[in-house]
Amino acid sequence: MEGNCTPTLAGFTCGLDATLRLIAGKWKPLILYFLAQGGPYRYGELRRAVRDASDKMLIQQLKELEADGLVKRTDYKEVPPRVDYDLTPLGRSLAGALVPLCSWGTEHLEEVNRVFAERENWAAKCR
Amino acid sequence: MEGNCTPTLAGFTCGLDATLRLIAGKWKPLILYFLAQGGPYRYGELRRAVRDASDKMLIQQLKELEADGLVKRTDYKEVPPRVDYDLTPLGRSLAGALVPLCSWGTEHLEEVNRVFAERENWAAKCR
DNA sequence: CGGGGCACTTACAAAAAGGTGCATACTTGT
DNA sequence: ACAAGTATGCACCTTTTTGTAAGTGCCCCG
Repeated sequence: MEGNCTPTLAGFTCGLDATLRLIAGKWKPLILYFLAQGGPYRYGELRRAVRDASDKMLIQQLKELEADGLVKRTDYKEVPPRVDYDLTPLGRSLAGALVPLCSWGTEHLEEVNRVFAERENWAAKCR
Repeated sequence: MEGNCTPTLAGFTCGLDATLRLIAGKWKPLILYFLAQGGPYRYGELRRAVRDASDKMLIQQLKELEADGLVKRTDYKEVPPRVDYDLTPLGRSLAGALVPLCSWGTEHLEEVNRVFAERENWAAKCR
């Protein structure tokens, strides 16, 4: 029996599938991971940290993470708006599962760079 | 300077970013993970395992994984075509980093199911 | 008063991802 | 002889995702 991990995987083929669907979204893992390594952050801080994301994207993903119970948003209802974001316990545990991926990336940075260099020149050849 | 993990992260904000760009693609992590838990698999077997993917998608992702050096394809050049796929050492190590995500998913299946149930009814309300 | 920052929001593109269906060339099973 | 299976390739189209640019209301600063 190949693909099955536990009972009652509603619609998922396995736990990995479930997790992936939850964090699908270009910036979500990055947001979770960033939040994991320092208490709550204000919107602007996140904005500057995940620097390639636009406001629209960042907000959208934050909203989804919040709706999914991974992130907690606190609005201080102050006059110049002040809001911050932090992980919920669930989000924190997920972020923990992300750590190996981060380590893998830093450990294999050279290989990864080579891969991307090749993608580039493959793309270049097509023109 | 907030987001940095090591030196020389070419274009990435951190190792996680690098890893994510490598495995971006709806089926890639699943393919890697599946290959990781049993020797090489023939195309047809993968096809049946990752059951929601179409031929087109599966092939596309396999090619990318191969080009990126994560998967090794062996074509036996036989008459009814016979081909199989296996992980390279690099791919195998990446698959290892995926394990915690899978475990997280199975351990928090209930929460995840609840999340998806809510997404459903949110979607329903919009109509 | 003008400019800038805050935390968003909205309308509108553009791009990426995914799906469908048909075709190949050959073999084995019925 | 005909259907089915094998591992893809290709064209076309729809859906989903991501990005861009501008705008909002309010305040503080010089």
